[in-house]
Amino acid sequence: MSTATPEGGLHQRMLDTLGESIASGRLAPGSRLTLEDLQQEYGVSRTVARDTMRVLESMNLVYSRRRVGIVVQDPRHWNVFDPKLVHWRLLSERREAQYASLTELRIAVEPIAAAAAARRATHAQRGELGALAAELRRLGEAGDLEAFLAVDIAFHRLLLHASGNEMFAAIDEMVAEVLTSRTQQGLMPFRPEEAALKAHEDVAAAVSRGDTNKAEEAMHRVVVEVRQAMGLD
Amino acid sequence: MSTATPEGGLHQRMLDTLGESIASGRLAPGSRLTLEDLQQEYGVSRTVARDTMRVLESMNLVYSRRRVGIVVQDPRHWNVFDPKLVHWRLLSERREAQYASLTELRIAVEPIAAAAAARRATHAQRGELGALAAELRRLGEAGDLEAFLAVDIAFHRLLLHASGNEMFAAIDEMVAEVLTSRTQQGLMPFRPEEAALKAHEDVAAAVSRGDTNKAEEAMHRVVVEVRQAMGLD
DNA sequence: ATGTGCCTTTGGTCATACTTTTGCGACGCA
DNA sequence: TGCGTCGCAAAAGTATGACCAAAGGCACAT
Repeated sequence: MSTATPEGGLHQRMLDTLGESIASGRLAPGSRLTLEDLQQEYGVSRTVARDTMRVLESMNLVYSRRRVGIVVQDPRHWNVFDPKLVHWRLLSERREAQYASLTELRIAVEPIAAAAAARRATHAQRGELGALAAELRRLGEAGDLEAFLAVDIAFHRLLLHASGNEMFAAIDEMVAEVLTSRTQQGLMPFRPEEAALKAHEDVAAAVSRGDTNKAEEAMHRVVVEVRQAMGLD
Repeated sequence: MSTATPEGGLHQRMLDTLGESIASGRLAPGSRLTLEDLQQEYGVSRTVARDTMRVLESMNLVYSRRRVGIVVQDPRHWNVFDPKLVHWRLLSERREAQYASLTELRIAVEPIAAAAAARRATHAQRGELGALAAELRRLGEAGDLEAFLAVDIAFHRLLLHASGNEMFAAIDEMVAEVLTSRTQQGLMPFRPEEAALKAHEDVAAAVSRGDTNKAEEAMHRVVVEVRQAMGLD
């Protein structure tokens, strides 16, 4: 992804390049940079170099100290929930580790989000969820994987938002990336399994009638299927 | 609060003040600022004002456009997992909403983290977890709430790290803040309940012998107790 | 070997100037 | 009167150069 984003300001380009380098491990923890070096390497002014480092610092990817320079932080300090960092990690060779973490996060969050949605979703959201589940079955049985993916993403995204918990809603982009990658890497069966279609329908039905326990249980069935498909067991 | 952190760089102070204003809603979404205004108001140079805005922009608390200025974003775009934002929200009047979200997140994550720890914790971590559980019982029965809190935090923090999932580990500070506030606001019983002590011990024991199901179930007992104590049911 | 103090490196902050984008109003045309 | 076009000015984006403050490291003295 060397010439990935020719558009965007200088600051944005530099941030993406550097962020990706750090996220991928090409710039190892403990590596030291100086503003001077960065100005030269990226051909930008001190202003832009500083802005970039400030953002990276706020994500805890680096810290800066006088007389030392800018130092790449140990990964255990990174703000691993920052969508930018998640994106960079998914671009790197360590993609699999990021997928594994995200999948485990989904397994934790989505069932509870389903229960929350059963409690708090609006009338419109409950209806829409049912419609998406029905559409999933139609597309699944037709074997249209691409359209299936789009609706699957819409289903999970809607559920996370309907949970009424803004922290659950905030992981929607990450879930979408996981689902997309699973399809693209051919980890989906040629036709979605009957059990998966049924589970999605059960979630929608349980949310619709406000049955928190059943919603949680059904969503649990959805995500454990994912865990198995990704070989995390 | 207002004069909370006299130390720290100019940038840091300005960031905290502004971030708190936005997080609390005192600066409503759609509000427009300019670098010029901010320089004057905080008595800082353009450099510092820009650095601050860049960080707020990277958290999606604001966006900036030429000829318009810096605009406060709608809350639905905020990076609600950024520890800085979580902290600011906990300082605001809307504290309760943040606690509710965090508690629900704990309910989702901690049982799965316990199961993961049962699979992946090191020998040392398993031992330490058991020691902390025993210490919890001792302090709980002695009624020393303050020491109990410290060990409780250590217990949950260790478990999240032992899960081997860096995203789970990353919420440790937030969990610590929730636990602390619960004690400070007198939401803890004078003496921790027997069931809670037992549940912690069961978690440690299950993790120790690698029993993922039992670890998950026991941690579930721990967190539903929390949900009830915070009146979320 | 140890402590102590200067010296130089490097980020932190400030001031200023120029560039680029763009909202909006003024003006003209139909 | 309504609509489109052009241009101005406001505000962020970028660049430059200067000075301040901290702090690592070395030399020197003890």
